[in-house]
Amino acid sequence: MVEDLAIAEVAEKFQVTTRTIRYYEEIGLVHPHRENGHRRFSRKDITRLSLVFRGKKYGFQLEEIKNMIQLIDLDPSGVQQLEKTMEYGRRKMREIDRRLVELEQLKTEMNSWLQKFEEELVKRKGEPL
Amino acid sequence: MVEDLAIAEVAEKFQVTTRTIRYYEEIGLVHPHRENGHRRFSRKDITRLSLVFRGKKYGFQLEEIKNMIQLIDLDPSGVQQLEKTMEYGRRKMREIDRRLVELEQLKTEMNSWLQKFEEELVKRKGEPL
DNA sequence: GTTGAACTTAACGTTAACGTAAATGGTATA
DNA sequence: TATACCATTTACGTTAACGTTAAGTTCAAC
Repeated sequence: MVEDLAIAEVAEKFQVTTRTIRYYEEIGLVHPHRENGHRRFSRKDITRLSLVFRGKKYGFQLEEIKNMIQLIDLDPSGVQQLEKTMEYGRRKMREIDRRLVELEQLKTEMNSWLQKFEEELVKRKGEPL
Repeated sequence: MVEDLAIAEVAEKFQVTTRTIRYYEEIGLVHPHRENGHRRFSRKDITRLSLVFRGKKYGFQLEEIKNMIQLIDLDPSGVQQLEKTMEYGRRKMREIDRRLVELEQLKTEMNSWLQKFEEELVKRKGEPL
């Protein structure tokens, strides 16, 4: 396909090096096909990579991301499989919730530091040398 | 001081190995004093370590944490120093805000996946084999 | 058809944050 | 004081996620 992308274009698109993309293939995150030995990335491949990079941004490890992606790939043929899939999803959700709470705590804490510093600053500016 | 803690106690307290604590001293995150060559951790040391572990929980790197801790240590003697300190603090805050936004996006996204799966599940359960 | 950029695989190097092992010394208790 | 346990430093090992050659192949342009 002429609309498929070469590795350099993919790297450019996601603002990473080609090495990163090759590595992602190495560990099975994408499976671009070859044309005369050169990798070509279809629209589907690009979508997968988007998911990978989004996952990374959220601080998940590649191995985790691999699992999550497989969930999406899965056309879960049975109800049982589907329920396992959902259970995993729910666990992830809880994890995200925990992270959110912790980050909010950190924010509060840093805010109070900043305020203390601010007060210090005002005090000192008011004082003569 | 008799109320100071030995390394094993500190490790126990924070649920890590003694190696971790020694490492943190190695890279300058704490400076316990010695008694007959053995490390002893004062209350201040413990407080510092608390900050370190909290930082870790929030996903910061030790090097970052080192910087942040130094901000707290600093009794910023001049207004200039104080302003630099605050500027750093504000940058950190913005970073945290960004992380919060991203995490919330992820949450939304995962929620919609989960819902899709849920619908699938209901549909299949309604159908006969 | 030759050059030069972009591609390939293979393999070794790097950083963070510890794990683990060896050799040695201090401490508590019977 | 002998035993057992805890501590010390030194130093090499480990994992993740790439970086960095090296040596060769293919494409695009002239």
